[in-house]
Amino acid sequence: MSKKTVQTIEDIAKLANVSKSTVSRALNDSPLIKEETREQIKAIAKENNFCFKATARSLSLGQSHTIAFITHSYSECFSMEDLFSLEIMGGISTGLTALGYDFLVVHVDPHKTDWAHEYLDSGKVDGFILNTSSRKQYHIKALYEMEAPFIVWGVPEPNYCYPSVTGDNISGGLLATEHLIKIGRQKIAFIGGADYEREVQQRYAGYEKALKNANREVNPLMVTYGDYSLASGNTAMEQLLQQAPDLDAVFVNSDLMAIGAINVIQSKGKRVPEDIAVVGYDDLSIAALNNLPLTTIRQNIPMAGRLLAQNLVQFIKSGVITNVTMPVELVIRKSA
Amino acid sequence: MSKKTVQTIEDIAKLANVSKSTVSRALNDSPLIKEETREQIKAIAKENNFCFKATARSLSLGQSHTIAFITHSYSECFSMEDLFSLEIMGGISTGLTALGYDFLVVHVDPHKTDWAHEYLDSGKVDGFILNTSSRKQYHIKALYEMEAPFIVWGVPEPNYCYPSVTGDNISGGLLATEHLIKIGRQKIAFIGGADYEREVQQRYAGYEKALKNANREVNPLMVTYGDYSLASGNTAMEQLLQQAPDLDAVFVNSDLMAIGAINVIQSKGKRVPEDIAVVGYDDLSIAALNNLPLTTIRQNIPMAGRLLAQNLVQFIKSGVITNVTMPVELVIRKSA
DNA sequence: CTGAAAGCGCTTACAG
DNA sequence: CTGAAAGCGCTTACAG
Repeated sequence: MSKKTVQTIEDIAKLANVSKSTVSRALNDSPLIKEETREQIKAIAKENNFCFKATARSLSLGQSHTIAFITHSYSECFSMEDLFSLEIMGGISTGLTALGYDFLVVHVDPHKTDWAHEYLDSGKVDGFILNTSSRKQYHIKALYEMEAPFIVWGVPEPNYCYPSVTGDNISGGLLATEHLIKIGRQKIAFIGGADYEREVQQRYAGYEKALKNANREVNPLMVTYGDYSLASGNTAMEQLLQQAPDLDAVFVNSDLMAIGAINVIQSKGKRVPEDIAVVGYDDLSIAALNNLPLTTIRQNIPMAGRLLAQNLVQFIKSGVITNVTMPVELVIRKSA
Repeated sequence: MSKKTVQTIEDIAKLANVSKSTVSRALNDSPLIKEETREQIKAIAKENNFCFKATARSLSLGQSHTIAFITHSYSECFSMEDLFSLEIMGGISTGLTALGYDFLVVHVDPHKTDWAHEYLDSGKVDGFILNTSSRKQYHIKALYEMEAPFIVWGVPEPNYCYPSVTGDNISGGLLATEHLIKIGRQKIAFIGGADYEREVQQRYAGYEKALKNANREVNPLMVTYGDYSLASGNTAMEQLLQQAPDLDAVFVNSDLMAIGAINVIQSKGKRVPEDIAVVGYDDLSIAALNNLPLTTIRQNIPMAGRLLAQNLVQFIKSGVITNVTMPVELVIRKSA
């Protein structure tokens, strides 16, 4: 804390020759205060670089104006596997700042939920943003039961009602697969995220639909699942190559898995896209920067972040529950 | 906030038939309280899932127990270019959590410093962690003048005294260059971060020393600078290839620039490492996962993050200023 | 060892 | 339109 002499509302009350009630009201733009006095008080505050004590304000108002972003890293530490989280954090931070909220990042043990009580009951935060996580359903249920304000990135669970933001996964699956069909591929495989995730089921539905539309059938040997990580892309691709050595395309549910898949394909002496075309998902920054730039389904991640911020704050303030589905788009680069 | 009936210290005071002073002391492990009463009170607190209101506590104690991580993204949003920030955030978060501090991420306009007053005077945070940034010197000076508690990742400015954590950049430059010499390279180029950065000057000093030790001279045409970003690695490598077409190795000051450099080299039809060997810096997660796994200088980023957290908190609590230089190590993979 | 009371710096219902 | 006062939930010097 700097050694300024005017630190509190009371200090500036003295300077302005009014009560601190009046200062509080003026600085908070209360319509009760006469325009003139308000301007005068604001001028004094500005001149002295005055700044409310957030902590006193929070105590009095019963809200912290801060939101927690709940995350647990894939490995022990943050790494490239968390690039999606990083990118969405950028959007969330932007959105929150614009609304006057602060952005707390909370690393949790995914198998617990006591962090929710801790952060909410202590008044440290007003709500939570749930990101992609293998334990998302578990977290959602816990937060829902305790009536904690939260919003989630992902398709909402049926029979629950809470705010959410998600991409249009069906269209994503459709666009990716249609593109592969359009460029003449005959044997199109699918590498999903975890098969119990609704997002993944929807992308699969899009994949299936595109094939149906082209009068084709899904070959179960060409369908496999990972967990979005690069390593799981390796594994899945190896499995696929074993089960269906003649495949000539694969639609992969994340850019990271796509990069893993490409590495495996190339290590087997096959070429991308000539022998096997690969379409990723997300359009993380790495997709364009990759050695072989990825054709992928773009999710507008910065906007997703901003919407998560805005809609959670709206929910906290007004109780309005918003579920948004964002459009996705096909970005054609080199891998397909 | 859940609808529990016991929310405050006063609630549990009633249950325990003591005053709230006693409850406060017991829960804070004051030696004043009799063991027996303390245990009893703690039991009741636990049973009722009690949790201090952080906001009241902060107001009373005059400290927030939260630290701000100051960041500004390279582009408008977070992207792969911020991978270093992401990885160090993991360590910081871990360190802070262990100390009972919260982790606020603050995106700032790098050309301003008013965020410092805002966050400090409002009591939102107790201190700042300054990450790599093109405006770091400017930020440091501003924080230093206002006597704000902060710690920085990087070599401390001369004539200032504040806590810091940095890697051993001289050894880094030395190890990288010695390795390139050892594998028989004759014309070893250098791609630095910004040339006004002390880190970069030290890495250059290591580079120069290794060459001197081998009885070689630095060729100024083989030295160029970027800003750590992938794109700047492209540019720098192109320049180098123009100025010194016969170079057979390059020591690059970041993994991201190294990846850019490799892309350029390969696009010119040359091979890595056969024609040109490339050593990166940092050992970000992408170094190992890259299509062509990077030989690089590892900085222990998770530990750096933890030390930043610990030493800043120590400084806040006790005024002790710690400057640590962390060892680096050469990691040999495929690119050199 | 324990309690009553003042204080941290705001907000806001209640008077005027 | 403005002020005095109570209250938000803690901590801690002061008494006992």
